[in-house]
Amino acid sequence: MLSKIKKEILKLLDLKEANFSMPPTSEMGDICFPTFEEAKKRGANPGGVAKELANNFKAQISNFKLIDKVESFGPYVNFFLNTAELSKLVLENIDENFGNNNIGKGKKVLIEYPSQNTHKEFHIGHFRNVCIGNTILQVYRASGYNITPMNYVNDFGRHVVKCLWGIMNSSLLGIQSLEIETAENKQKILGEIYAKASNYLKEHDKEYDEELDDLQKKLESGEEEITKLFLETRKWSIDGFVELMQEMKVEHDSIIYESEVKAQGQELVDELLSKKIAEVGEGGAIIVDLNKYKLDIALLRKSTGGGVYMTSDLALSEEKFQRYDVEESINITGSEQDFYFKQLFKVLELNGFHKKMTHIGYGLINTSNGGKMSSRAGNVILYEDLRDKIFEHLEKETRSRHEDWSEEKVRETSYILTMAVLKFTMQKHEANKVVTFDFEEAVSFDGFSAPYILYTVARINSLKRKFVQENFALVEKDFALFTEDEVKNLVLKISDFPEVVIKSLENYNSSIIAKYCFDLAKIYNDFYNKHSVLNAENEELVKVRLYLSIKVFEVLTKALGLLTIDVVSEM
RNA sequence: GCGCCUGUAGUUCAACGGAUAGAACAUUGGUCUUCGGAACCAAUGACGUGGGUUCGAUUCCUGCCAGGCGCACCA
Repeated sequence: MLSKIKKEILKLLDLKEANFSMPPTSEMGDICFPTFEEAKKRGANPGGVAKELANNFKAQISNFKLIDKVESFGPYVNFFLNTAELSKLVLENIDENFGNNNIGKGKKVLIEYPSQNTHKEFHIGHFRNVCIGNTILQVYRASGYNITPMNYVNDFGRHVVKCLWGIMNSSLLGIQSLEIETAENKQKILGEIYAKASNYLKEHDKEYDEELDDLQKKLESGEEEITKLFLETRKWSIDGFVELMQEMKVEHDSIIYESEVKAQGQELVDELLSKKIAEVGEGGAIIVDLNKYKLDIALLRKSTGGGVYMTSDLALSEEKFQRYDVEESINITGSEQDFYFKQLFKVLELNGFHKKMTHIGYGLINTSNGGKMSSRAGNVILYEDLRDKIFEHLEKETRSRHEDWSEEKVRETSYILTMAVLKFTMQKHEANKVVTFDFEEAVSFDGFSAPYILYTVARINSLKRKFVQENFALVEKDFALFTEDEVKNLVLKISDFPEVVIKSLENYNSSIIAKYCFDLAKIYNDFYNKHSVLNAENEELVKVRLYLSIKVFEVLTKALGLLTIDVVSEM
């Protein structure tokens, strides 16, 4: 959108390429051109160059309606745009494809997330993973990529053994077996059992190691009784996850279980051994010495012959590209695995596997009171608990504001708001930052929050309802009526959207979108507060302001959609 | 000890190597006989520290200090 303007300006300045930016305040202009580079080329001082360029431009300004005024400010050439012309240019180009681009046209990419473990709890750290993954997925789609979401579920390993042990020894953990059988949410209770068992085993250092080893062997060899328990509980987890994923709007095209790729991984380890890439290390484990690459030692197989995470991940990496025929694989995990993935990618590379693989690590979520979440400290925040708590809070709030609403409507609205609050909270910050989660802040509806943005959308919706007119899209709009600075700010912000999407894509950063939604809503509220839409001086002005409002509505809805956040029509 | 990440306002977070370092919360004071007050406006207040590169550094390099994470049989 603005790139059109920039091109025109460059042409008039007789320059090939340059970076534009925004002046610090709108009194200084709407877009600006810094002359540092141009001055360097010419061997002149930037201030002089700016003056010269500004003067050249002024001479031609009359045949360029978009620009009202040009001024040089020190080393900058600042342009003041014409609000009416700008509005027409920007707003008339907004359709359902606004914000999309073709960067990824014809490219196939796989995105793997959240790759949780069965038999474990689903906490808000996992939820952060889902939110980031969801947004990256949407941003890739908006950029023309053919993107395949995939989930790798780890249903194999020590965590499963610990959980099964916990079920078999539930009395030690203070859990009644009846409690397990009758539990409504079986996926959740499995997580609780795992957490309790894990703690108990940690407290009784090594005391039960043999017992666990034995259990693991039985499980791996397919012993009947334990396998039955395993399959039953695995189903509990998986069914629970399926429900959660639907609720979060994750649409996995496929799920790969670790148990599916385990054997293939063991074969790869053998292959690496025979190629002398891997070797037998201390105690008989199979390792790859990566010290040459400053990546320490990677463990591929336990001395017992059992697989570890990397055993299966080697196979999974190849499987992804074979099964889905993609050219890039993106994987999202906690940043504590950053080092691990560097090792994995290096081992794959040494084995002659040169596909593009990207790992995105996101920071932990700390709690505001006790620091790091840990099941031992008992301060793990489960996704489902938080969701219910926020819902309860919002339901109460919504009901008190709309006494005439039906229970169903209250619940529906509160539910959409709940998901919006959750998703927005998780994406306020850059992914790689460790964030501190604060419940009070999450449910506070002021400022940089989802309700603030959804409220803006609901307000515009209310305007639309009151101004019923058929074929409004076809009504002639008189953009010349747009003169206010607030309108200009709003239109400029709208015009940023395509660039915001690209920036988010390039940086795998969903927080940029969240920030954009807030900024746009804030600027709209400013406009709304100063200039009445429905009570404007004349009907023409009503129409054109309403048109602007609807465009804001459309862009906000689209941007929120990238965060997989739905809007409400009333709240 | 080594590696990666992070140090910005009282707090939580922003800022392609460029102009006066932006928001939100909190605090203080205002707007409005409300097109939906879950709104708007204003004030207060910050670049961990020492060097270096540069016309110019919060941003790049580097020393130190502080915090987080990770360093082979856990995932």
